[in-house]
Formats: sequence, C-alpha cells, structure tokens
Amino acid sequence: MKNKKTDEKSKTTKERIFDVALDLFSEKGFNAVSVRKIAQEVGIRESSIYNHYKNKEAILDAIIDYFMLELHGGEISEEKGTQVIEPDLEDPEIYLQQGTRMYLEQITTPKMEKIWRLVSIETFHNEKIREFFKKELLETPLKIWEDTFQMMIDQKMIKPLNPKILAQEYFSFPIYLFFEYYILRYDEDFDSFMDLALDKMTDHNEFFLKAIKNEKK
Amino acid sequence: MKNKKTDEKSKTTKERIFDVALDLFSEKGFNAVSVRKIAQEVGIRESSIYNHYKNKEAILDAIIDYFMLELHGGEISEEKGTQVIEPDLEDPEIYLQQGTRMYLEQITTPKMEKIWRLVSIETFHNEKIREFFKKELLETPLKIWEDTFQMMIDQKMIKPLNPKILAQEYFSFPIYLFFEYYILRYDEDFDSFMDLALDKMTDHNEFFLKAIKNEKK
DNA sequence: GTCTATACTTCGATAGAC
DNA sequence: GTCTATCGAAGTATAGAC
Repeated sequence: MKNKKTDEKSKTTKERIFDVALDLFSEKGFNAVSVRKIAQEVGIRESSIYNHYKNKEAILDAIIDYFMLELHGGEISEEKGTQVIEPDLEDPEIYLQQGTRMYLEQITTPKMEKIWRLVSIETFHNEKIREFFKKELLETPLKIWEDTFQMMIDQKMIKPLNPKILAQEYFSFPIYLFFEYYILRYDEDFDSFMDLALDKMTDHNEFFLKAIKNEKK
Repeated sequence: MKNKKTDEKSKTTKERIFDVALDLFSEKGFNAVSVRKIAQEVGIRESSIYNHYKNKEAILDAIIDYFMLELHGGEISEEKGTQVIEPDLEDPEIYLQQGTRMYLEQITTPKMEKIWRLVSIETFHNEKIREFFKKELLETPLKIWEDTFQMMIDQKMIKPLNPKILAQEYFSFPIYLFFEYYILRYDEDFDSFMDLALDKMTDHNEFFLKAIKNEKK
C-alpha cells in the first residue's frame, strides 16, 4: 500500500530535492535561495544536486511543470463543471456561484498553496516596490473612487448602492487592464497598449454606467 | 535660464547616478544591476558611488521617494479633478470619463513610464513565473468565462451582450481579489483571506447578475 | 570627490576520488 | 550517487592616497 509520493522514507533524492526547493522557494523566492541551502536542507552536498538536476533553474522548471500538470490534470475545469449543472436551469446565478467556487477551490487547495505563495513572493519580492504598488495603484485610487461614488449618490446621480462595493467593482477593471497590458505583456509596444486600454475602458464604462445609473422616468 | 534638472552639463554626480540607476533598474530590475555597472555607466569608480549614496538600496529609496512625490505633487488627484466639473451635471458618465482619463494620464506620462517599468520588471522579473501567471490566472480563466457567457446568451439566460466583454467585466474582480489578498497582503493569514474573498465575491456576483440578467416580464 | 586597491562574501558549477 | 576540494565570477563595501 506504499506510495512513492507519500512515503517519506522511500522518497528518492530527486524528490527530496524537489520538495525542499519548493519549500524554500515559496518561503524566500527563487533568487534568495542558494543551491547550497537546498543541499544543506536535503542533507547532501551541493555537488550532488547536479546529479539530479542540470542546474538551479531546472529545479524551478520541474516545479512549474508539476503544478501546470496539477492544475489541468485535476480536471476542475469550467467545461466539466457546467456539465454537472442541469441544462434547463434558467437562473445564471448558479453558474457564477459554481464558477466562483471552482476558481477559489483551485487556487486554495493545500496542494496549490505553495505554488501560489511562490508566485506571490517572486512577484512582489521587493518590499519597497510592493508597498509602492499597493499604495499608489490600489489603496489610493480605491479611496478616491469610493469618495466619488459617495458624492454621486448624495447628488442622486446614481443608485444608492454601497460606495465601497462600487469602487471595487469599478476599479478592479483598470487593475486588470494594468496587469494584462502593462505587466504581463510589457514586451509589447506602448502605443498599441494605450489604444486597446482606452477601448476596453470605454466598454467598461458603458457596462458599468448601465448598471448604476438612475433611471430617468 | 538654466535648470539643474534639465541641463545635462550641470547635473551633479548624484543626479547622474540617480538617472543612470533608474534607467538600469527599469531595464533589468534592481537585483540584476550591480553597483559596478552603475558606476561604469556614470563614468566613475564604484567606490565613488558611496560618496553620494549610503548603499545600493539607498538609490532605490531615492527613486521611489521621487516618484511618490511626483505622483502626489502632480496634483492630478480625483478630488481636484472633479471640482472642475460643473456641479449641477446630472450625468455620471462625465465622472467616469474624467477619472479614466486622469488615471491613464497618471500612469502613462513619459515621466512616469520608467517607474512603472521598474515596478513591472521587479514584479514579473522571472520569465517562467510570469508565463505561468499569465496563462493560469489570466488567459485560461478568461477563455472559460467567455465560453460560459456565450452559452448563457445562447440559452437566453442573460442579455445578449458581448461575451468577451462580459468575461473581462466579471473576471477582473477575482483578479483584483487575488492581488489584494493573496499577493499584496501575503503576510496576513490564509483563513481570513478566504472569508473576506468569499464575501466580496458574493457582493460582486450580486452586482454583476443584476447587470446582465434577463428581465422576467 | 574621485581614485587605486583590496577585503570579504556568496554564488553556481565542475573535477575527480571513493 | 555522494563526497572533498576548488574554481571563477560577481557582488557590496571600505581604507586611504591624491
């Protein structure tokens, strides 16, 4: 009944290197972890690492490959999920709930937690940059929009909804845009980013306005 | 009529170090740039750097301080902006347009471009992590949601809007949540993140549903 | 304020004995 | 497959002459 993956004793050295590296990377980030440290934690010399992985980068590759497979092999895909739902249901709410649940399940299983942590740390590994980002791109604009929506409500320009929720609803979109175009695709050129971003923001404004505007009777 | 900041010839060494460091950091990222390289580019020895800045970190501090000031000193704040608008305007559209314009202006001035690039590179400096992030957290879910909304439209469950736009509108919120709780606040504990995320997602689903659901006449 | 010179550290990676 | 031993490269930072 023994399983290679679960039985600590029967783990190969390669697997132990993998596990230790994942732990350390997800705690300190890739660059902050040395091959020496990994070897020390595993209980071997650093030169022995190179009998199992070509270099440090190859360990990261293996980790990412593993989780890629895990994400897709897990089969918690939306297509599968929606098939479970009765096709004659008319209420779209069930789809959103189902989708939300699956998304959260996917990113929050204990198995996945370390890779997200690794992603997170690799992403905002510099404390100062992170603080800058948090304040200038998230907190300050959100507060400004909250105040703005509060004022709009006071002046009866829009429906009397929760201004904090409105701010999040509205501003999550520019955040998404920022990531999509300016970070995840920062190799592309600047002008086409601006054009597309403006188009998308126009669509967003239109959609959002319809949802919050006071009806003119 | 000469200005310290704009006249290349009269720049102090400290300013030249600042400029060169900003260029290099925004091209390669903080860790990938050595003090040697900065000194070389400025045209002095690395030891001379330490006459102007306590250490490498202090250069980054100066850069971030400068842009923090620039962002707030620039006075492109929403409060100021909205005051320009006629107060008796009833259409909220003008506010969104104004806000959007200012947000985009703020993040896209030539002056700001380097710092955003620096933030970007520091943020997704690891190519493999970036690709993982892009695919698993952005592209794949967006495609799934687009298909889902298309299906909902086909089945007349929701209004016949553009499913791509719907997917973006809907999914930008989870992305925002992911950043707010799992990355920008990854020091906080996991359970409270889940609770808050679920609450916020519930609010989001409610808001979003109201906007897209077919009216039952 | 800039230079030379250098201390000191840490890192990734390799050669070769066992 | 693991070890000892070591290399070469790159990094931050300092001391002291000019």
